[in-house]
Amino acid sequence: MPELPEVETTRRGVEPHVVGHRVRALLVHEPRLRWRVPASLPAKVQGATVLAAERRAKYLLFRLEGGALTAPATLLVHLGMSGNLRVLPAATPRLTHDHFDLMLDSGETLRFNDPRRFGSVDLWPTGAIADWAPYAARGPEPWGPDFTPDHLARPFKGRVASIKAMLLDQRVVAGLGNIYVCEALHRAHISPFKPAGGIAKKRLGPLTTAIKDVLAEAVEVGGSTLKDFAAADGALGYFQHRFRVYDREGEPCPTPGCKGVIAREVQAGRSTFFCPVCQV
DNA sequence: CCCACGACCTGTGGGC
DNA sequence: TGCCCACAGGTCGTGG
Repeated sequence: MPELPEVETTRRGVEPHVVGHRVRALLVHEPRLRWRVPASLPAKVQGATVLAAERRAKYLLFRLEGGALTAPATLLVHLGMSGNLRVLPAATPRLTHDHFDLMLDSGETLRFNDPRRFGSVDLWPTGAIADWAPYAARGPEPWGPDFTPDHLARPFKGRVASIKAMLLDQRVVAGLGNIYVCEALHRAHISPFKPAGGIAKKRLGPLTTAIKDVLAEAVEVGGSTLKDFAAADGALGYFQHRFRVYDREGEPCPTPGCKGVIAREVQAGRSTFFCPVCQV
């Protein structure tokens, strides 16, 4: 998936096309996703107006009101590992793995495609959104006021799990995935294998800064360089953003003055890229 | 409670 | 050229 920057890029891309528009229909072509698309969904959102397109962690939240809805509701979309959401003319021919179309009164459609089916879509009452379990369990947004060194220190305290595993835990901080954890730890010169509880407190400031910076820079260039990530308007070619360590095994470490070579190791089943010399 | 690991899916790229 | 295996951005449930 798309980690936070890709989700945010998608949000910014679709927002002007959906906000203020009415839902003409929701067409579900292939309901099998991480969780089966509820059969009741199309009838519920019919005729509703999209008030806002927001993001929380790696979820996209479309605020809906009116139409068949008896109370304001939120359409929650997760892109999983391979999902993408694009705005297209309604008549655009469908492709394999197109799961649903949110048809709008503008003549455009918001189309969800997801080959690996790890994505999801669900509807929940806006007023009770805190009760929606996956949403409630998310940690602070990395750019929000709650994301401080102290907020990392609390969950890290006494933990023997690796710093990498802790940062991938969405309850600790929302939005990081495998790529940006590797990038942030390299910037902060912290070994991904270090037990979270053993990291000196004074290093948490630089770590939070590294996390914010890495994500912000990725959003600036439009959501990194994922091979099959396409912007909401279909524009391709996000290759201007170069990762410093991710997928760079064998290359020289980009840290100024460092003579290390980027290594790859499997950690908890996922590839970790790091510099064995300057990350300690 | 904590932690590691397998499961869920399909597509693709590299090695032979 | 073609086949097969390893691996890919994320959760979530389990079993120790």
